[in-house]
Amino acid sequence: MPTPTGYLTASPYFAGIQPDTLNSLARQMVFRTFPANQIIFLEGDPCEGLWFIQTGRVKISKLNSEGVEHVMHILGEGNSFNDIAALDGGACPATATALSEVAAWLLPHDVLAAHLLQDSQLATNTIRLLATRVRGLVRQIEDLALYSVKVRLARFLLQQAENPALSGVGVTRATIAAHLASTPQTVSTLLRELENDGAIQFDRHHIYISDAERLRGIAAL
Amino acid sequence: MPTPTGYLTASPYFAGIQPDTLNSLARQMVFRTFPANQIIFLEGDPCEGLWFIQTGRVKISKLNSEGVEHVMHILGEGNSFNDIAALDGGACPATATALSEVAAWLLPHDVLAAHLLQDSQLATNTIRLLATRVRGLVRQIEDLALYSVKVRLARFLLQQAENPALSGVGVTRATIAAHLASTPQTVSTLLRELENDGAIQFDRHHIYISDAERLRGIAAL
DNA sequence: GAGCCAACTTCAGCTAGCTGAAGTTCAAGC
DNA sequence: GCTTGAACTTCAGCTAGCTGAAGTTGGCTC
Repeated sequence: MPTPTGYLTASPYFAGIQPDTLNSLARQMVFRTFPANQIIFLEGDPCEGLWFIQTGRVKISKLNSEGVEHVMHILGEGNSFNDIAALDGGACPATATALSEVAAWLLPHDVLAAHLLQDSQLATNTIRLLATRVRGLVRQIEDLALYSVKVRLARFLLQQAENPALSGVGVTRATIAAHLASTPQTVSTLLRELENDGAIQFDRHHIYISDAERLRGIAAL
Repeated sequence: MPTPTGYLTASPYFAGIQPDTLNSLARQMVFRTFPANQIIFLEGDPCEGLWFIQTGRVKISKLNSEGVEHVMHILGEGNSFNDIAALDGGACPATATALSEVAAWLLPHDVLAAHLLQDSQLATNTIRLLATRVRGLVRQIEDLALYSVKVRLARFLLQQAENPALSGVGVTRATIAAHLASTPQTVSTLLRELENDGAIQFDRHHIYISDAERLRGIAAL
């Protein structure tokens, strides 16, 4: 059985943490795997703890009362999720689904809570990470409230170029659409437009940014 | 010159904090007033610190590249703002504007940072508050991505009933519209619709919820 | 109490983007 | 190499909600 120590040291949550604290955390973590398309937890479920992805891709999403889905985050190797519920002990704020086969480590809520009280470095890291999370969410709200689907798509493609988790297995047009609060048809049409604008080239499997500067212009960045 | 100690003890940031810590913080805070419509800080400004509202109403908003505004929060007496910049020391993530005459206390960033390292109770409070903030932002994203303007308006009215800061001076149709990512005209039309639905009654100055259950039904809650 | 102005309301016309349908492509299994 | 099905593309038609314009209201100032 592997230990998660390596993955922990790589996570910003545990930067600068004492090795013995890290070992104590690692010993109490639980390893789990999920097949593609399996739900890891549902919105409203009681919180198990903080998850760290070892391999695979996970989407965090919400459904409205009619079953329409909005994808809040697409995560990959090394990312963590469910931090909010893990930190406040409340219900999971969204649903997590495996987009591909997933291997992940769970840090149970009570273990995290106990260490947070004792380790001021861990608390500081957590505050810094939450601040980053808030900035990211504010950016998402800004996008939804103030920019068209075309601009949001351009911004997504620019993010994709920097974050490999945002493309690959399971990230279909439908997933992108659900992330942009749009539809697969509209994403298809707008990709064609961006191609005609000379910003990108694409086929069924890959999207290449052919003119990043132009794409950034369209993205209003 | 008044001291802010009373306002501090009332803020969830400082629940359970030792009185001498509180006094040390209070002594280093700065009192300022702003006339109605004055900008307190702009998005991108370097961070001064954490603000606590003593009296008055403040809006936190973002502008897109064409000058269209989205109101992220409307805050009143006892609320704090600019926590993210105050905690990570980065630039202000949004613009703060006084909607009415405002009296507020500023806790400078470096003072907060120093106390955070020393006081684990303060760090714990901060983490809990940030978790609440994240839940609120996730809810806003859900609203924007998954529900119509009418549903968002109904939800806003239900929040307004519980939070006095969301109504009163400076909270015009235009402000509500900018909070819902819509327009004053549409808000006007939809208020009329909600009235015809029998959920509310309104005039130029007040909105009364006449059937909360029905309004909750429309709000999909 | 007259006049002004910002906020509000209503309406006609327009458009971004959704819906549903039909056709295409391609990877995987047999 | 044939079949199947999921993902993708394209298009015609529709609608929620925006835009601009015109008219109303009511609190302030003098």
